[in-house]
Amino acid sequence: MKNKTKVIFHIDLNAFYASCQLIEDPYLKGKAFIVGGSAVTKRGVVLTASYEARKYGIRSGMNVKDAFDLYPHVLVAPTTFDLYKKHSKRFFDYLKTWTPLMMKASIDEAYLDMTHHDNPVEVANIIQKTLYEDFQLPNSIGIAPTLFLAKMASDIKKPLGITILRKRDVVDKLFPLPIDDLYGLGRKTYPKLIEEGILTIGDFTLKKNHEKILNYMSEEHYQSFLLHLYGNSTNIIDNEYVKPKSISQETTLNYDIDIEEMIIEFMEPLIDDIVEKLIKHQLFAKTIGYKLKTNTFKLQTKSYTLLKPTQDLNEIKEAIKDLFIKHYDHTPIRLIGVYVSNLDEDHTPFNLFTYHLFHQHP
DNA sequence: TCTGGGGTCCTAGGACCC
DNA sequence: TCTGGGGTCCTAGGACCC
Repeated sequence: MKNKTKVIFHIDLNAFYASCQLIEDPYLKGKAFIVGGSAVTKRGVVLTASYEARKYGIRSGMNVKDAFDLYPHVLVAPTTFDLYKKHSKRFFDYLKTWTPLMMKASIDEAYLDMTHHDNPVEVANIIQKTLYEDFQLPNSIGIAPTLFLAKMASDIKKPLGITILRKRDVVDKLFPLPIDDLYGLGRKTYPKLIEEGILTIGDFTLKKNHEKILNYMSEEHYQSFLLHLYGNSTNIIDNEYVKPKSISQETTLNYDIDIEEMIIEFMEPLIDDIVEKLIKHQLFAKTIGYKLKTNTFKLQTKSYTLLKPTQDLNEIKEAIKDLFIKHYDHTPIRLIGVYVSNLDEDHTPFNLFTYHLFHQHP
């Protein structure tokens, strides 16, 4: 029996933070503005740029100062994460009215399994129009047989595009794209491939380039890219709630510090937030750790695995403090982060006592 | 180009067990 | 007593994503 080809949507909200700020403040309509950083100090990075700002070459990830150099009149909207979370929730709630087979990919992206709808293209049009007109959230939609291809498809026409990508379209529609458009290939690897003359996704698949590519990634990694590209990757969407695998909080300081007690003080509220989230998700952490970014941008991570998972604030604070005091060498620090991983729903320790409770012999 | 915050996944080496 | 292979867990770090 042949498996029915799946119909997967990838829905991406365009310039999402900017869209949210526009809803709050209609004055920004039609203006070149950015979200992120500060207009006063011109420090920090651009999180999102409005489409008008993009016309001047302003892009997310750019320094705020560079954005001002490109267009001195650019406006700076505040960063209000609670607002983005609110609109994100409305977005996901709306998508769930179409199918329970919805998966969050990030704050502003989702995958939907629409295999069982009679006319997916018509549905895509309705979803796009509703999100744009009723929710004021411009978006682009990719429709394909797998998650990977749907993701690649939604990127082809932005904003407000709908792109259908069948397996048989891959060579025509994906192969001519520049190599850095390949999802999963980042800023460390693609410049090396370009140096080798591998300029497009099509070049990446050529047999004659295989050996060269293996200098920059493993054979398994390469094969998994090919599997994805030819539409042969798996595509399972079970439900919308995905348990986090790790929780972290970090903060960049206003100035570098090298005083042990001060660093510990900065860690405290971060740990408070993490424990709050653990409780919200009903999770218990087995591994705890911290991350430091030094004044020279070097990262240091230390972690410790507890004997049994915990949700207890004081236990986590003590463990992180001990770990930190044991390792810290008084290098000046610009960023402090704390994280928990190895998360577990069940905190019952496995020991001989519980073992005997459940395995009693006559 | 003076550079945020939240995640996921992968790898490599060492400890430890059978 | 020495050797070794396979499996799992832990730690540190790195690539990548939005």
